[in-house]
Amino acid sequence: MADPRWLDDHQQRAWRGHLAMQARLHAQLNRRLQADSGLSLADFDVLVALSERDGPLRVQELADHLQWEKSRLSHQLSRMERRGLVERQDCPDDARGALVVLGAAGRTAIEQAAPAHVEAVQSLVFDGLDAAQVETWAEIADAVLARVDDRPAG
Amino acid sequence: MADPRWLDDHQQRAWRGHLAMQARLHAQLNRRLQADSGLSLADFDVLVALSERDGPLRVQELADHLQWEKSRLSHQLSRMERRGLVERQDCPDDARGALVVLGAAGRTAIEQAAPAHVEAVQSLVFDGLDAAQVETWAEIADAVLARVDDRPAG
DNA sequence: GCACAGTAGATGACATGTCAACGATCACCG
DNA sequence: CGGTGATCGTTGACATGTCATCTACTGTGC
Repeated sequence: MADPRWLDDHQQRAWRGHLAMQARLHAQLNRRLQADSGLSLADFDVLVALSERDGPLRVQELADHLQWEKSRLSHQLSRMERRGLVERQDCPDDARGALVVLGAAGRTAIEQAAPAHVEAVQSLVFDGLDAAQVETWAEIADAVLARVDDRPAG
Repeated sequence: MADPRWLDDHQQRAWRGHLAMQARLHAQLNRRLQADSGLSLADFDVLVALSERDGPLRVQELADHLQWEKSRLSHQLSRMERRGLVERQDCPDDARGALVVLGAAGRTAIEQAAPAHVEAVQSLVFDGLDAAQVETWAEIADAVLARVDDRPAG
């Protein structure tokens, strides 16, 4: 790396802004969700995915949908299973596999937690943005994602 | 929360995009940095802050600058001290306090790691964006940060 | 049937982040 | 001085995330 292309002022401002925003927003949303419903954002994401399907889901499918590594998901499911949020079942088609379903506590928790979480996202994020900014934001995310996904290993 | 304001399609696209982008970008940058130089992004942030000051820094000042909780920073410094990246010193002005300085290994590591990291940010992020998008991105970050900082507790 | 490479998921070790609580010190005020 | 509350930083317990590794099973080719 002889002569790296340093960030110019505009890029610097956007990048630092992004880093600060994402850190503080994530912390804030996580704290609110935790206080409201005892769920973490990770719990929430898993429960939303299971709610959308509303039925048994292969662990691998869930991992693909969430874009999580399988080991991360396995640990998360173990913690959530301990709390009754999800249940694991044997997979009839493939004895190696496992199915995950929403537990009773999980269904209750997600239904109770979702409205306040969405409201928090609205008030912290979108109430401060106009339509054009929202559109550009989506474009930015797509553009960066295309580049990141383009080189999975580096 | 009787009638939450759900996200419309545009907001949904921007929000999911942001979440996916940030997760994958962070993972990718962290992996590269780790592979290149054995540093994590957290290590990197601390070392950058110490480099900019280039001298002893109070723990509290460092925490303020990074916007980290003091306990997080304390743990991080302990791990980094173990590896020789930073050193802790007693604070002459305030016997409660502590000073942190760049260790020899830390200075070497940051100087070696920074160029490749900046290049990675350029190629993964900014090479895919035009000037207007960068400008809007910075506006978005500022707008959201203003709202998040406005309600520290929720 | 059997060997064997590949896949599904779990696990252990470890790095990271959060929260609550602590000991030490400081600043202020009587 | 001496008490009292605030501040500084650390610590321990625990949740989370990553990596490498493991076991059990699959599917294929022979």
